[in-house]
Amino acid sequence: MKLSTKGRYAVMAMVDLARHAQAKPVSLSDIAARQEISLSYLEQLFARLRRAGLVKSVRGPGGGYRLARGSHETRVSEIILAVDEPIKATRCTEMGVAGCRTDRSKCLTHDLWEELGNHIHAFLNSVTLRDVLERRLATHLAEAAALANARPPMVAAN
Amino acid sequence: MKLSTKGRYAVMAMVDLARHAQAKPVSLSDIAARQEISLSYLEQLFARLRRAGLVKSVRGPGGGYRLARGSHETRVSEIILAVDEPIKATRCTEMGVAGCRTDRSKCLTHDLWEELGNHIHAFLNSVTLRDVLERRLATHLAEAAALANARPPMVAAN
DNA sequence: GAAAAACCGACTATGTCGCTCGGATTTAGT
DNA sequence: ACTAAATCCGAGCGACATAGTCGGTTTTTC
Repeated sequence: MKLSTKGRYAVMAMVDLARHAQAKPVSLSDIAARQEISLSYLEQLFARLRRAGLVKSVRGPGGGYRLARGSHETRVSEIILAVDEPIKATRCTEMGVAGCRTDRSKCLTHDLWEELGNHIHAFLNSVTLRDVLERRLATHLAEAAALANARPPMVAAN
Repeated sequence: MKLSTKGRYAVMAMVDLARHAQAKPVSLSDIAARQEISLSYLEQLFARLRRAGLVKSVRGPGGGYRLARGSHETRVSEIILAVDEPIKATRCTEMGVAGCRTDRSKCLTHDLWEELGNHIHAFLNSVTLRDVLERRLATHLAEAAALANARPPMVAAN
């Protein structure tokens, strides 16, 4: 799961789209103006979102985009996976699982990254567009706080 | 909290260092050979780790690096924060907190990213080098699984 | 004095990001 | 039928981070 501003822009745009969903589709120029993102860049992002089946387009004047599913059925993880390049191959995946398993001393951190990836994906998969719109993040906040306190000394984390 | 291969390399090297800690310090050429990372690149990473106070150096032949603290007192989050550039400024931080707070429609996703950042940091801060060495990630695994199942339909996540 | 190591700084190749530009296609309104 | 609004599409570009390389210097042990 890659995390870049690209994914962030896509989520911002999708939240905007969900927020302004009416009978008429929402045009990218409206989103561009509201979110201060370049129109051409948005076009590129929405091309990917459309190919991923997250939005549907309506061409011609008065056209624009609509969510393919309801805002409570569209998960943030899907948006990010749709726009970001597939995750840069780690040394592990280059060597294949076999290479990682056979020589464990070279890849002691494998489990750690896998765990972190699962963690991030689980978090983003648990949040829908509707959650973001309605700011329903309290439960996640509580969970994160609990985790942070699991081991005491929160050493100088800058 | 930025996540790149740079941080991964640093953690790999630090785990290797912790694993091979003896009376004598560990030389970077040994780590470079074992982990298949370029020596010069390792030097750059360890310069930062030293400045961050995570390792101590011994110069001259037979020299090398030692952990500044014990492996159970060195957290993965510290390593990553030491080597990665400060996180790329988001639009939010550019505008300052005020800009984000005053016009909320532009920044509906602010809480989401903040939450995610907390989440990642909390996870990496809960793991020490010793945990990685001894593969003590079971508890984290359980937590991640619980989160993933919090909301039912794990939609096509590629 | 030789050699092993940490230190240091400059340079480079590659790739991604965020974006621009110039179009083409489709379609609603007149 | 014409115009304009919108999606679609591909090429290219400047800036930046990554993952190095290279060539040295300093320190210290033998």
